[in-house]
Amino acid sequence: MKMQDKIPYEPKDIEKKWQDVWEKNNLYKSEIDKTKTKMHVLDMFPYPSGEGLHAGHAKIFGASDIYARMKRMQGFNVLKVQGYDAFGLPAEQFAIKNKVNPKISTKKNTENFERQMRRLGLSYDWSRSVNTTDPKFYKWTQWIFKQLYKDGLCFESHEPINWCPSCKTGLANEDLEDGKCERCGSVVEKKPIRQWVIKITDYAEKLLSGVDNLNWKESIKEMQRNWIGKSEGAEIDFRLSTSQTFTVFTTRPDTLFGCTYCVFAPENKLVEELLNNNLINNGNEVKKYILEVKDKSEIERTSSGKEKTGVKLEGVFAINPANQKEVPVYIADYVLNNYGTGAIMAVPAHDERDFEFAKKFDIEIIELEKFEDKNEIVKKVGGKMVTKYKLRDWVFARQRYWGEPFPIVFDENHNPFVVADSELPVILPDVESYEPTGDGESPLKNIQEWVEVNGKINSEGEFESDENGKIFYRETNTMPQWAGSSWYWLRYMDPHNDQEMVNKEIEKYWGDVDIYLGGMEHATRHLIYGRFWNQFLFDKKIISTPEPFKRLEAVGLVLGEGGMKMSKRLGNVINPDDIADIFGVDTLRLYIAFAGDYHDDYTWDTKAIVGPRRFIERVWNMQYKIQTPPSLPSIEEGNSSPNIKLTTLLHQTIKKVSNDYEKLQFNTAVAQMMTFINAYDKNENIDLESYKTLLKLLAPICPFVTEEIWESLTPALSIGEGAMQSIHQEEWPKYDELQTIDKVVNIAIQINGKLRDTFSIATDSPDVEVLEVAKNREQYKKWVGEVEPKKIIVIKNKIVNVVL
RNA sequence: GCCCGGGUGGUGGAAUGGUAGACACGAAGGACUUAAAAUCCUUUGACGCAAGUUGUGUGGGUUCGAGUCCCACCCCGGGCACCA
Repeated sequence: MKMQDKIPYEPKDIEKKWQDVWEKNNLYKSEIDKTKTKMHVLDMFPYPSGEGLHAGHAKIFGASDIYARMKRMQGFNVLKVQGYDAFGLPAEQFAIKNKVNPKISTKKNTENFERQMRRLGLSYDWSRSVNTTDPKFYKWTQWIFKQLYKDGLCFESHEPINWCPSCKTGLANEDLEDGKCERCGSVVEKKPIRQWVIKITDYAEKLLSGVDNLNWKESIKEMQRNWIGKSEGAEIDFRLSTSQTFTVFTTRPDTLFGCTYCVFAPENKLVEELLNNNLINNGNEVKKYILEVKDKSEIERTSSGKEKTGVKLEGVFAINPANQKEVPVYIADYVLNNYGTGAIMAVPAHDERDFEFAKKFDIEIIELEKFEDKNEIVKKVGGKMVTKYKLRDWVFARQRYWGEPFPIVFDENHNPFVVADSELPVILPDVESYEPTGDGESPLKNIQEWVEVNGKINSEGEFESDENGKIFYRETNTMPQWAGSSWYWLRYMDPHNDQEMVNKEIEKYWGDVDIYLGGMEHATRHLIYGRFWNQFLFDKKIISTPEPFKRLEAVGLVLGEGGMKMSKRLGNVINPDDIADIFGVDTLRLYIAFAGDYHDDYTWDTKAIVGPRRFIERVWNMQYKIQTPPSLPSIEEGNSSPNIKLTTLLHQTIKKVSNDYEKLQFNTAVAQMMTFINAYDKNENIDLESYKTLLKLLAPICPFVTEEIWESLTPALSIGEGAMQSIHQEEWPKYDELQTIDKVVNIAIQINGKLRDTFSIATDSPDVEVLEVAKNREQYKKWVGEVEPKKIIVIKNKIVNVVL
């Protein structure tokens, strides 16, 4: 090719062109194909915020896109869909502030997100996209809740929420500052509100044992185990001097003889009973303490570094069932009512927190010389061995507008009934005002024509509408944002099915998620809830695998320039559109891939983007150095031939890039391609096959520019009507292990562990030969001299260490 | 506080217990140019003219050899159940 034929690299034209061509050719549409192995690549779906996509999204979605593109080229049938987790607080608060129906702002935001993601060349099958706020989707969220309900896994309960008495609204923990309302500064109370609770604890054991078989990072598995928090212990009954009994939970029944006091959680029902019956001499002091504790957070209460607080219940003793000894009874905030039994036997000599407490309150400390046999002592005092979990039941209700309505109605006596399938979806109605009612109920409560519904209970015991039936009242709580995100990926498999949440045969083909990418902040809750629903659906034989996510990859944050978390307030949010405008999408994708390990946080640095851009331009310009016909390196040219070195480097590069992509270590894969180019580009001519290999390796990260060059290399094959030959449909390069081995290696000489010299020698030379060469080196003679070494260690292809 | 991560040049970051700093950004010098940009070449952890010394948060330890393993500590990030 002549110089004047060179076309400069113009990302804007290229990127628009290929985005359209790919979409017209349905390049990323997924269909069941039983001749291929399926590969479900899943991103944690975004909440479509008004700010649009930020750099963190580009990092997560980019990672899975690179992975999915490689997998397609490797012959897998990839399912890759994106959806929107669009219920939730920000849309609602926007609605309250601007009096706009969240449907409208959500639609706008969603469209913007999709435009941005298309522009980034993310290879989603958009025909399968879902939105949790779409009645066609939440019909099935409600349906799953119904199955849980019918299985007895849901119950009503009055659970405390943070209540701001002056704003007259419930607050999220996030909205608190030092126990005060972030907005108005009032002291926040705990107010019990009627809620729906799902018995996730019934699945504690399954959730725990399921962790073992997951191909997840050990640290995240450990976080899941700790969240579930299984502990084996005993429940032992104690009698009070006032004749009531209570049960303590202890993991150390063997220390029962060391128990010198007992502690109740301040909220414990028995304390209330004792107070009501005036059995506590210092009742006022106790009441005062209970009030103080009411507004403390759990973190505050259980922090072991903090000074212990509590109040002795004067006039009340507990009797240790092991030795009938009377011990004092306290209430203290370090005992939680929702863990164990809300009461403990305290053994200060053998428990750190009990020890701190006992020291402060001057309670007897009995050091035990021998421990009892756990089972025997429990049997002797009439207790029983039990298993407890830290995992708590799931408060599954919000007193807000923008969430899925429950498929539940009540009769006039507040007896709940689940609605019949024909009633689904229960549509979220439009309201005048999005503010919660002044008594903490959802705004739905005020829509009489929605709440009141005439109907009857059918033979299944389910509610059916009937104009002539009696009045029922709809549940006005809505579901938390967790609901839709606990099963959305299943819907990707069969998104338009209006008969089932997912067809069994279809679900069987796509099966579990092969790789799930998302933020570390979801390592416990989202993943526990998702696993729970999935296990439940498996038990109901609705789906075919018990665990939803075969492999999980936690992707680190992108921090703003200056190393702070990106936030609107700090003004350091990076919008991918802006970067794409200046440098092009391929450069943006390459920059993000190259900036650091995907699993770690990294700091955005706009200045550093020129590096990736320069790299792409070098690749671009290399197409004008292609030599025809290609010259293949010949073996006869020997070890020192630059062609042999390049061939080795080519095979090393295919190997490293393939392995690194598989592990999502894109930064080192890119570094390897840069190394390859640095060596290759020194030559006057480039051989076509090696260049095409490089383009294929780069294609998952830079889909546009590689496609453009590919087209110019193989013009006859491209853009045919409906039958384009895209680089993204090419076969992934293969390498030959033997060809990856360097012919020559560098050996380091260490004298007493210090590096003194290096030399090169044929790979796999025998130790004696290596040593012989080493001994004749100047540096060796200089540092060793005539001294007889104590020991010489030779590590093949690496090092010679001489110990003097 | 508890659980899970992390700490390496001016910067982002590489390193199956075996030559610390790959790759890139930045910087300095040079080539090309009337000039600038772009591009190319050279240098670039620190100290030192050099030989060399020193260096992966801190202090100990194991080892022929430690960024990597062990112990103690300091600092930073994520999670702690109504942000999701």
